[in-house]
Amino acid sequence: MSNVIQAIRGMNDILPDETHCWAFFEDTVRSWLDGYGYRNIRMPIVEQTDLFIRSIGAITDIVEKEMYTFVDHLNGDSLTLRPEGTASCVRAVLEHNLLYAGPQRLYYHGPMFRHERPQKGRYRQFHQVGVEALGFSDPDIDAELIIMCARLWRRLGISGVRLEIGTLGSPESRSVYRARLIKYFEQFQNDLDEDARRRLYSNPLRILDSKNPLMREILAGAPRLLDDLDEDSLKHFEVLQRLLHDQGVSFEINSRLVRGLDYYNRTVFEWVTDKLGAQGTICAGGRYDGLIAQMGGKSAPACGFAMGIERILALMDETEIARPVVDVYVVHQGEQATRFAWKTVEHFRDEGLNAILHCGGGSFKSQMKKADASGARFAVIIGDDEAKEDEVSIKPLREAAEQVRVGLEEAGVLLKRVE
RNA sequence: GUGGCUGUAGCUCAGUGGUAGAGUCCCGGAUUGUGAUUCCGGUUGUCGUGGGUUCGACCCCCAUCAGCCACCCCA
Repeated sequence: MSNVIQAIRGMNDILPDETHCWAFFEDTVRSWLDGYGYRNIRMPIVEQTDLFIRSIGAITDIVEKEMYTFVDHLNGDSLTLRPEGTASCVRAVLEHNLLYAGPQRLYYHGPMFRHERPQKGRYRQFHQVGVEALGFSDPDIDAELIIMCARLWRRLGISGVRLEIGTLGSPESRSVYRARLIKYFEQFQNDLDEDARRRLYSNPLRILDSKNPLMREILAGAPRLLDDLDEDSLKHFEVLQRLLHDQGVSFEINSRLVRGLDYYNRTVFEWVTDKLGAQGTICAGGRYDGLIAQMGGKSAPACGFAMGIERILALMDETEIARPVVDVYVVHQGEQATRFAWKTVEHFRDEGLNAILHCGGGSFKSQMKKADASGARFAVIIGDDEAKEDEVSIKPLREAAEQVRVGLEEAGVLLKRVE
């Protein structure tokens, strides 16, 4: 083993025994998004580093210490493996003037990269499905995005996730609030813990998220953004709540919900579970009305979210997901038999059956073991006896039934799945 | 990035300062054309990697890599 090269830390192989779960998830997600009229967009995995600095924010953890940034030595450009998808998506939309045709409902999926210390549910290469609605200003689209998630959880068979929503207000009310918050915390300079002091002027809203029990009293008395929201943001938030309520989607208001990326305003939300330890957020997003203009486009509102595929699959661990069916495993022995076996197995595939031809020789006994291990419904046995008569023997492997010997055409019919 | 726990056959795990086991899996056999059960036999390994202490270490010490947990942060 010492000589074997290992995968990069925090970057995982997804092995054949688990890929069927990914395929089920991807198929389910695609049809779910089709059902809401969202269209797929695919962006490169690498972008100019500035794209992320400008969109996510220079003082965020992601930009400060988690990006895979490197110099393209062929031309000196600073490039970065994308740590999230929204920035790339907005870039693509602006670059190709997609909003010229009106608002866009878009989605993408694929790997994202963040240089964090790996843990279960948190990897350096992880996968997200991102959904973005660009050009929509009203809370109805916020509600649509949230409500559609609830449907996805049902389709995936996930239970025990709860919804938290909050609002950050407008950039103006947020900065007023920010100032108020700093002023409040400044009174307790000496009681603040190290983290809080560090964040007091850089990101005071984050202090509200502190899990330090010693801070609890100070936090309890802190001013709430909800209390001095601007009127439009308040109304936006109220309409969202009414729409969620109308559709029977229950939620909790979390006034301390703070997203880690700078571009959010107004609505923010998280779907969380307590089954995954510290990595409890499976899906999160919000509104980012200022980002498009900030990226150099004509000002347009937008709202979106991303879900972490690894975390969602971890939640589905107990769910039985069907593996691809192998209908037939063809065993054969003898020169004539082998030639007939090739003809047989290709015929089965013409008939739409999934068929494995035994390769590598060996006794019938060992071939039958492989047939069983393959999970095939039937073994088709071909010896020179059968080949001489253009016939095959069919042995059911998953139920107690007699082995039968029939002609090739009839075999194709017998082996068809009844679904 | 900080702190803690862990690292022995493909997998799940025992083990002792004197150069390693079990179950499972895999391979072969039990009237040489038939799986999954049963029985018999067989291979499993630089005991994560690199140093050090020791007459000698898988077991002690250090470093390093990887995984897990918490923090930080986030999907």
